[in-house]
Formats: sequence, C-alpha cells, structure tokens
Amino acid sequence: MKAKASIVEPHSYSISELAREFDITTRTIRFYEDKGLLKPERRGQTRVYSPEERVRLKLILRGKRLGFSLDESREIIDMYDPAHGNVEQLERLLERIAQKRAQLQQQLRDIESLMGELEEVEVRAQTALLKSREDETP
Amino acid sequence: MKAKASIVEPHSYSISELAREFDITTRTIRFYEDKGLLKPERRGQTRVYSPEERVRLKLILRGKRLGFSLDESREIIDMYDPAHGNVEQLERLLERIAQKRAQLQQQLRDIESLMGELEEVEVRAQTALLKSREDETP
DNA sequence: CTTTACGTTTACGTTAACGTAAACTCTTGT
DNA sequence: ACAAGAGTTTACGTTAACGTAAACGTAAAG
Repeated sequence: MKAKASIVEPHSYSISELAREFDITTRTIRFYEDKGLLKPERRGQTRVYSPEERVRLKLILRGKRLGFSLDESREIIDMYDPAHGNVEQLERLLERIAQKRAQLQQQLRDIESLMGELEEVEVRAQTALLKSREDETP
Repeated sequence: MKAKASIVEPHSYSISELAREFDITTRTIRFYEDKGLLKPERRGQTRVYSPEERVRLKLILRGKRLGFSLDESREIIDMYDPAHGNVEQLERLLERIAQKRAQLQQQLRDIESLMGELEEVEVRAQTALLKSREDETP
C-alpha cells in the first residue's frame, strides 16, 4: 500500500508504473519523450507523470493500434490543445481534421471488407471441420 | 490501345501497370515478391501478373492501410487459399481468425473514439473561426 | 544504328521505432 | 555498511520496408 495520506495531491505516476500498466518498456516511454510526444515533470532527475501525460501516452498507443506513425500521433495530439489563435491556423486545422476523417473512413471500409472475408473463411473452415469429424467415427 | 485480339486470354498486367494503378513503385512490388507475398509468372525474364496476383497486391495494400506488417498481411492472405487439410490446422485457422477479429474490433473502437474527438475539436475550431470573423469587420 | 522505354539483378543506403548494454546515482531495507 | 531496486544518461545495435543507383538485356521507333 502507498498510503500517501493527502487528498488533494493529483495522482502522479512513475515511469515503471506506466510501463506496467500499458505493457511497454520504460525505454519506449523515454523514446516518446525524446521524440517530443511526452513532457513529464521532474522530481530532481526522476520523471513524474501527471494524469494528462498518461492520457497522452494512451493516445499514442491508440494511434499505434491504428497503424499511425509517431509523427501522425503527435499531429493528432497537437490538435487537442487550444493553441490555435489565428485564422490561417484554424483553417489548416480544419483541413487536417477532414483528411484524418477520410483516412479513418477508408479504414472503416477496409475493416468491414476484411471482416466479411474472415467470416467466409471461417464458415468454410467450420464445415470442413464438421466433415472431417463425421468421417472420423463412421 | 492494346488491341490484343484474343478473347480468351485472361488479363495480365505488367509490373509498371500495377505500379501506376496503385501508386507504388516497381521496387515495392519486387520487394513484396522477395518477401514471398507475390509469385508472378515469367515471360522469359519479365514478370507477368495474373488477376489473382493483382488481388493479392490489393490485399497487401489494404493491410498496410490498416497498419499491418507484411508478415501479418501474408498470414491473412494465406488464410484464403484452401490448403488446410487436417483437423489441427483447421482449428489453428479458426483460432487466428478469432484473434484477427478481436484486433479489428479494437480498431473499430479506436476509430470511433478518435472520430468523436475530432468532431469536438472541429466544432471548437469552427466557433473560434466564427468569433474571429465577427471581430474582423465590426 | 542508336536513342528511348521498359525490363532485369545486385547491392548499398535510409528511416522509424525501439532493444540492449554499460556506467552511474539515490534511496531503502537488513 | 552494503546490496538490492528503481531511476538516469549515453551510445551502439537491430529490424522492417522500402529508396537509390549501377550495370546490364531487349525491343520498338526514328
């Protein structure tokens, strides 16, 4: 047990806690920081991760599951923070959102078709299994 | 125009035709062959691609859009050909299908949540744009 | 005949995303 | 006091997925 006593302390995480939670190595987490995707605070030398940083890490890993590169994930994460003051930047932001959306919709179509094909293969395999089980004990 | 005359000739494709169609390089196509994902016939030295090989290429590229490695794509493509004779192999096939399905469903969830977040950001950006256009001409 | 277009093989180069290992510091339990 | 455990930096190694370039063959066109 940790028994940290205080109520107001906003949860923080060590690097190894995050590594365990998400089943990655600390090396990976430091690598993401190197690439500018994470910016944890420091207690002396030691990295301390806020809940917000933990969320950023989750977003990176979700991006990976979707086949995004780290640069793509960074782009997406950067969309979330409200630092888009002027008109030009807002318009470019809307542009990129539209593009990502198109990409995601393509992925949806791809998943749909692949799901269908997998089902076909499954049915064939199951009937083949039944056949062979029939022949097994005549 | 090609004017190949014969009716029965099953369409075939050159490597550069496929490269143009799918907007990839010939190097990429040869690389896939090297990795055992394609096995075109040969007219002398020259590679000749059947419609079936073309489909395999499409499957590889769909896999890429979903973030699959070439090994994963190969696995999936290998599921399609009916070379799964014995019971053990059929059971392992059903296993892998179940796994891929789980992965695809995770991707669906990821896409769904990311879509939702993009919409939020979009709305915020659009209202911010309206605001700044109001201020523009007072 | 030689330029142009398309094809081939071979081989070295490059980038992303980490893995692995060495060498060091700090804290804590026995 | 010291060994164990968790943290750090620095640096070289590795794998996947091609890019790039050289060096060559063949066939049609001017």
